[in-house]
Amino acid sequence: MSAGAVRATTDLETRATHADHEALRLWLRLLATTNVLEALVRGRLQSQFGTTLARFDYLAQLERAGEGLRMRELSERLMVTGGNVTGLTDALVQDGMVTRETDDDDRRVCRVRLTAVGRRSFRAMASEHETWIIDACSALGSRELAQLKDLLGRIKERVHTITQGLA
Amino acid sequence: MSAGAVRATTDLETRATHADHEALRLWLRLLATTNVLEALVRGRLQSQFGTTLARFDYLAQLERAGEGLRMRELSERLMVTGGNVTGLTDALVQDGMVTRETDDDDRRVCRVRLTAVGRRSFRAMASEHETWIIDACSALGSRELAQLKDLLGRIKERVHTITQGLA
DNA sequence: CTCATGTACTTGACACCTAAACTATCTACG
DNA sequence: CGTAGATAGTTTAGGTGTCAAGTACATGAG
Repeated sequence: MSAGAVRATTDLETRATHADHEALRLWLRLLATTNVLEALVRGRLQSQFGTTLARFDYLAQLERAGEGLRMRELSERLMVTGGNVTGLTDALVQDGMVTRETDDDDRRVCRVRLTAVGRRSFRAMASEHETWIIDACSALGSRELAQLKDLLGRIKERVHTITQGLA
Repeated sequence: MSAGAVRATTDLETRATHADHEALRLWLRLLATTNVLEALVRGRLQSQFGTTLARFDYLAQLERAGEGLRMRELSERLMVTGGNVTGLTDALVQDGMVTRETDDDDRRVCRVRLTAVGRRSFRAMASEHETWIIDACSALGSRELAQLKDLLGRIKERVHTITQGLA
């Protein structure tokens, strides 16, 4: 197999000693893989669009939602805390990417919407972004992609179960 | 299969629309999986040991290295910048987990070592930590674990190639 | 020897993220 | 109505991470 490719760099994963168990090694590889891909995406978002992954993800949720979202919904979908969403929203409003308007029915609620500029620039970024991901995944065939997704899904479900205290 | 488990939560991944391509979906799942497992580990490190993942990882490298490491080596192995290592080192010295001593041969160099206390507490944490990971991975058999590791490895290598500008 | 260049680490400014405390508002029950 | 308790969002303090500039030391060419 091609798994033995020569690599000069020393990263978290390659520091594992022979004594480490397979599960631990898998976890290190999962982390390393996510980290390198995330670094690639972050770097390109920064260099090509002058933005950050957090803001890109925020805009992605908003664009999918169509008709704007409450702060609460954003924080759930982004899986981050409310305080974080407040800060990101401040920055994006400042940049003219989104608007923040108070709901008339429930004055506690803030509804955030993409501006025309925000939608346009998000779409430009998203299109590029997708090509980066497709490129990274080109190492696998479509069948393997599905397999990988399934395996990851089972770990994710397991962690979810653990977190819920159900096991 | 059991993949269809009912889930009430709405996270990044489940927001993908049918129009999204498979690669993108895979990336969202990879992120989501890493994030939930990382959150589990972080939470338990905090609640059971009052420490953080960054410090745990730092101590892990130091423990593997045996005879202490230079700051430079630590930053390479942890895959973070030097400034970050300076800060973590300050904190861990403060906590009495490590010592920082200047190298006599090259006075620019700092060698960091685990204290006896640091080694002992790291080992206690590491042992618990491994059980968490094994538990999370118990959703897969040993054959699947190897398969997952291989698939991830191929993506990681691909990203590495891209990053090097070789493709 | 001396100075240019490179390396090791630190510092400072900023982005991201969390947890917990706080403000404002809504809702439901007496 | 009036108030207790829940909910939406903001604020604050602190850990984590980046990059870029700065300091201190090493090394090698002249």
